[in-house]
Amino acid sequence: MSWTDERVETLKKMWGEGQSASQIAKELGGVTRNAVIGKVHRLGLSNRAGSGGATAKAAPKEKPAAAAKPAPKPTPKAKPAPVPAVKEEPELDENGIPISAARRAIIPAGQPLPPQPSANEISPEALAKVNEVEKTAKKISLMELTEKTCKWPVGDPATEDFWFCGLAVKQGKPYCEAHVGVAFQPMSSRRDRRR
DNA sequence: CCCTGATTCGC
DNA sequence: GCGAATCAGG
Repeated sequence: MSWTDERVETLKKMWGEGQSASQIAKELGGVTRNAVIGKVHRLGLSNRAGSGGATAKAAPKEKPAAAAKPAPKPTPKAKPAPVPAVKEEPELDENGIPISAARRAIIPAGQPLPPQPSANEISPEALAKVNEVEKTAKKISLMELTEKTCKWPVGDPATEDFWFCGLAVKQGKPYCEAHVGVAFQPMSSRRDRRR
């Protein structure tokens, strides 16, 4: 399979939508996630939303002792201020493609908020886990929610004693592992390996 | 162990 | 340019 115009287009679209490389690869077919990532890099669209602190860390390790590479590792860090102010950069693509970096507004202001586990019939095990998690939760605010933070609300939104879990989400889920467990019970354990 | 993206390097 | 292998992190 080669990177036809169409396939590249799909790649760009999905990547822009925040789809994972593996998902894109699966969609396109005939390529692996590595191929997708490689292409993404070659296209020059590495980072998605320039929000501070996604998964964009690189630690160049010199494993092969072939040639010495004086390649400097500029680690761009723009966070000297203790004030966690979110910067909104327009950020246009050099190719003229306006990156609609408004992916961060994932909060579907509506209903998708999960019900609080009150006296439901959830695995006592899962409940215990959630209880545990809520003690170690990051307790982030609404504005701090990202695609990668658990969006499980805790407490009463009408009071100050309200926050979101904020831990790292499981996979494509909106919640962390623990909360995923209590969020949706009924789910045929999908087991599909595609590789 | 599952996943994610990042980088390297032979092709 | 391509992507498997590898690496690094959650």
